[in-house]
Amino acid sequence: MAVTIKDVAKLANVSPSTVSRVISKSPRISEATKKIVYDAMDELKYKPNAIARNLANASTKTLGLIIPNQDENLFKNPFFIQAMRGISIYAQKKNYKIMFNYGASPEDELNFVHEFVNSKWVDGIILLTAYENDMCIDYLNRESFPFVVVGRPYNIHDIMWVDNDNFQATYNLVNNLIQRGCQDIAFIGGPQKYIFSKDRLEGYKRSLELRNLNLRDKLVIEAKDFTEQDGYNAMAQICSIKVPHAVVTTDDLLGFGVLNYVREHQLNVKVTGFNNIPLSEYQIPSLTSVDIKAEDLGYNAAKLLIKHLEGIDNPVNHYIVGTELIERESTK
Amino acid sequence: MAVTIKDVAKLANVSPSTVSRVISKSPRISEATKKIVYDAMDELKYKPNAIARNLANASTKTLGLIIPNQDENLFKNPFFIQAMRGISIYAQKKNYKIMFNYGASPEDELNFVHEFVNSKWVDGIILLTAYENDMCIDYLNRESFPFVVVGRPYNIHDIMWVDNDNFQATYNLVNNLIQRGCQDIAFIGGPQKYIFSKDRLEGYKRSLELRNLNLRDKLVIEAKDFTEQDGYNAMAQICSIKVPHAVVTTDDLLGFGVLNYVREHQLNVKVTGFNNIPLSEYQIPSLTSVDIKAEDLGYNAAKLLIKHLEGIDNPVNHYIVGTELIERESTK
DNA sequence: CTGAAAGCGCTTACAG
DNA sequence: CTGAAAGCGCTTACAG
Repeated sequence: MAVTIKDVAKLANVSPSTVSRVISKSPRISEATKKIVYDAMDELKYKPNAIARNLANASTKTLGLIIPNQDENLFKNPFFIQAMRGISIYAQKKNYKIMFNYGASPEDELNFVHEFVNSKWVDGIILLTAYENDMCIDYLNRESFPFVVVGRPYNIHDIMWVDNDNFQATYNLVNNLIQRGCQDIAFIGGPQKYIFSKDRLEGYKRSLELRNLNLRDKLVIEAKDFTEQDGYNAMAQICSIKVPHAVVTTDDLLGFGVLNYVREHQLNVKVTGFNNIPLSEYQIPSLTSVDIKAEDLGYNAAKLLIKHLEGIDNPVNHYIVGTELIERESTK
Repeated sequence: MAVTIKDVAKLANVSPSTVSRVISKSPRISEATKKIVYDAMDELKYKPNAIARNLANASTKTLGLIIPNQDENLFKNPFFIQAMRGISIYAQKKNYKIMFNYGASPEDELNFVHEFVNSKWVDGIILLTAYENDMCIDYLNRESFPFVVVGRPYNIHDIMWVDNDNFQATYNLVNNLIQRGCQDIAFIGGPQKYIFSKDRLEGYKRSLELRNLNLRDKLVIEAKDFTEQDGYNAMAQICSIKVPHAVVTTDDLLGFGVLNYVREHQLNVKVTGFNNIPLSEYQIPSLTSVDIKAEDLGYNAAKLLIKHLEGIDNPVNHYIVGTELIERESTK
């Protein structure tokens, strides 16, 4: 049988209450008893039972993590594991634990959220994606259960979130290309149901507008999916109208497809990706990309949530993580 | 205040004991009361408090996962996230939860194991690597705490583990190369402190021996690290003695280095990697590699451990996951 | 500064 | 088949 607070109390000749107070570092305990209790704990190799504490405290010091299951992309794009590491690092600092679940579908994800909340397993939840009309967000809001979203959600009222400034990222990127002499700059974005798709497109548009460059709708394409094939097809479509000086994509896989097209047709076009996945470095030519600092996103998501749980509420309920442009051969 | 078992009991006009028995599907409960209780639960939207159950049951139905923190490799090699997914899938089936922690160092990992065990947070632990003289394994063994290791540990006595058959993987691979006419086959392995390094080397040697092909020690190199640079250097060293027909490496990154050398020097050499990371497909030429089925490894690790926890002990305490040779251009 | 007692929300051996 | 009671290992308001 494991040693409990009672055993320690007996050995130290104090009450269990006192032992408990020593453990939780209650201030009003004399140094003398403190020492006696610590000695007894050492002697018995006493370790508090976390589960019992949880029950008495109505808190688990545990965060729940929902990982959307996106098949292949999950493996090629280290976003999730990087974010998890960031989350883990901050959580460890604050002595929080992390539980996770893969959701095979949005319905699945909702189920896990329900379970986390209902069973009282976790004190707060981290969502690693935000959908349009996100059921998890709706539910958590209704229950007033603490949570944070990685990726700016649609309705940000009273929701904690962390994200990059996607608008600024493409805005700066396009400015950069213009300064290097590009005039016709095409754009291959992702589905507009993702808010980051919209933001990235806006950044692109704004940069062109401010510089009085023509925005040609024909050179702006919304890919159905973030795949090489879609990137390739989009580039073919663009080139059928006009071969641009540069093409900005909002995902590395799209960028890979564009590179394939460029290589096959021996074109001279600058290409950029987004996310800076490890594969980018290995393309021929290596692909210039925007690093979104996934680990920082995770770290700050955990920070925002834990501070909230500890009652230290930030003046702002979100955090913006800067991106970094990684320039490689594809924009040389 | 959340609704508890008492509220349900009151509404259903039974005792809390009865409600509890309904929840845990105790067999000796009449259908009639069962229905009344279920109705009451529905009406009150009652959800069992997992923490209270844990305490009363002295079990959490939770698995602890230790993820070694291997920096860059963690992102380029999706092994861990794939294994985690496999673990998660099986665990979900059996209604187990998963907690994880990154360890920044072996010491760190040991601390997390201590914490998992002492605090009674988890019922069992999954180790995602095995070191020589592994402190975690020693400790868990001493404490007789249930655990499973992904990767065959050194002292397999009474330890549960899952792994590939690394011997067979290289054995078959080398046979394959021989049958395709390769005579001089070089080998670039990893540090011998990893048991899989030894096994892979043995498989290579055995294949050559059985076919009466000379084993030239000069063509066998132990890389210090699994990096491209080490692969490149090893290949340079090999070629200074003799340009082989093929070179077998035990890690894709080593293979990438070899490919770089081969490309630069315009050699005609077949090259193979190991692990089949996504980058392999994108090499020029694409790299033939051994897929180790990381998701299966995770799945079966969870299975072995959970079966053990549920008292269904397997006749064997380990499980071998088959590998798959993914042939690509580099061995054409 | 410290203790006795009640409580957190479940489970289960015992008794009927 | 069901209930009363004790227990899981902590915490904390109350009293001193």
